[in-house]
Amino acid sequence: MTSSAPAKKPTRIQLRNRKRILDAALDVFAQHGYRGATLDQIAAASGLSKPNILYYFGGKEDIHVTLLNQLMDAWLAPLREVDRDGDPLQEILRYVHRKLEMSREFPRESRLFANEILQGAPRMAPHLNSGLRPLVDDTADLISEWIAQGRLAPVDPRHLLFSIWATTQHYADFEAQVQVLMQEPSVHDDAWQFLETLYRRLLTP
Amino acid sequence: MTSSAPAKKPTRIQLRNRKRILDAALDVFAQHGYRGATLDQIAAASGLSKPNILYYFGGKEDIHVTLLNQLMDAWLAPLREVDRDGDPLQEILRYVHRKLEMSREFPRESRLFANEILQGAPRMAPHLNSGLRPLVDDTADLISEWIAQGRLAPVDPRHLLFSIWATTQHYADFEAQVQVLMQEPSVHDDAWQFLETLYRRLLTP
DNA sequence: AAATTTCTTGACCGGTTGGTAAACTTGTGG
DNA sequence: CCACAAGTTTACCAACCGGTCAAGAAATTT
Repeated sequence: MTSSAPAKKPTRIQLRNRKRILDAALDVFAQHGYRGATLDQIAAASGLSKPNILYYFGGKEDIHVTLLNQLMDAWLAPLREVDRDGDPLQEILRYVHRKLEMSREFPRESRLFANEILQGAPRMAPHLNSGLRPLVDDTADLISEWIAQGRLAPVDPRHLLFSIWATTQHYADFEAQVQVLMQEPSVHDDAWQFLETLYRRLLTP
Repeated sequence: MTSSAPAKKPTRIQLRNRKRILDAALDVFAQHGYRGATLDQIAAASGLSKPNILYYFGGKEDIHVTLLNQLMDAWLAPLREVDRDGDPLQEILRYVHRKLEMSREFPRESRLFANEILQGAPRMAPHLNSGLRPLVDDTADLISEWIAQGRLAPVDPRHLLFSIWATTQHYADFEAQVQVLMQEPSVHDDAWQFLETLYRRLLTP
């Protein structure tokens, strides 16, 4: 029983404070990584005292894995929504677009994920195996079918997915670098235009 | 005078030990990030005692910035070698290839860099501004010229560079994820084939 | 309003971390 | 071989960190 909830029925205060803590922790973990984050920072950011945080969560790691669990669902959702019966090129472009939008709307989540993977996914390996892998396998099969049907240009499906993740998440994970090199406020719009061209040219049969 | 060298002439022992320390620190920083790394870990990995490490470096941060400085040069070298007088498409494909090879040969450096940028480049912002930015500006101009001459398909030069960095470094930075999804040992070969197709299709006028 | 559960906090603890002081050992030049 | 510098180590410290505890403040129930 490592998980988070006091099992019974969460009161309004519990709901509010747990949400506060997770939001503050997302800030801190995304910015400093797991080891770089401290409970004091999370306490300060959430406006609660440190012992009070430990009243709602079993410990630092418990907060972290709770965030990671929540993240995994949201992260995989766009991939689940790829429609087998839709137009292949449109479906993939839509997936790219959604991933890019998530990179803009949820940069903290993207960086939390990047931090975890960078350090070898020590607290996420099971999730990757049980959640991500089968979904990627299915999607790769689907893309292979589309290619076999001549509806997409032949490319390695897995490397295609890697490139989509890399190019879209880059704008969140490497934001510090992007901002040094691009002062324009239209970064994401330009990025979408670029990525649409990129994948349209790659995948048009 | 924050830097690293005892100014005069480094003895053989100094050279050897400083190299040992930096190599061990690269391991540790790349794996755990700046705050996650400890001097004791670096000491153990380098075979030296902790005070002895502090005899050669001013402190943890000094080791880190020394690594970052060394890294910046090596990291920018492939971009400097893009030849204005070469064939545009070949030059860019060669750049992609070199970056991908660096991702395979120097994954620690890639992850060290990724960690630093992820956390907002707190110890590297000056380097990005003074080293990276002018080089990227020049390269973006060059690519724009090539496009204006009709020798490359029209794309945003900066987003092109972002995508190259993202897709190539992804194989080092997200290796833990890649390995979950690809068991084949030919990951990098397949990646090169994919990326060559990707950028050839994108950039062929 | 009394009783009971839920929530919050200040004080504290053991372990870790970056860094220091000083003594000791090793290398080196005359 | 001696003197002096260069290199190394043992012991230590103050600050920090994750986490505990017991007691008090708020809600909630009866």
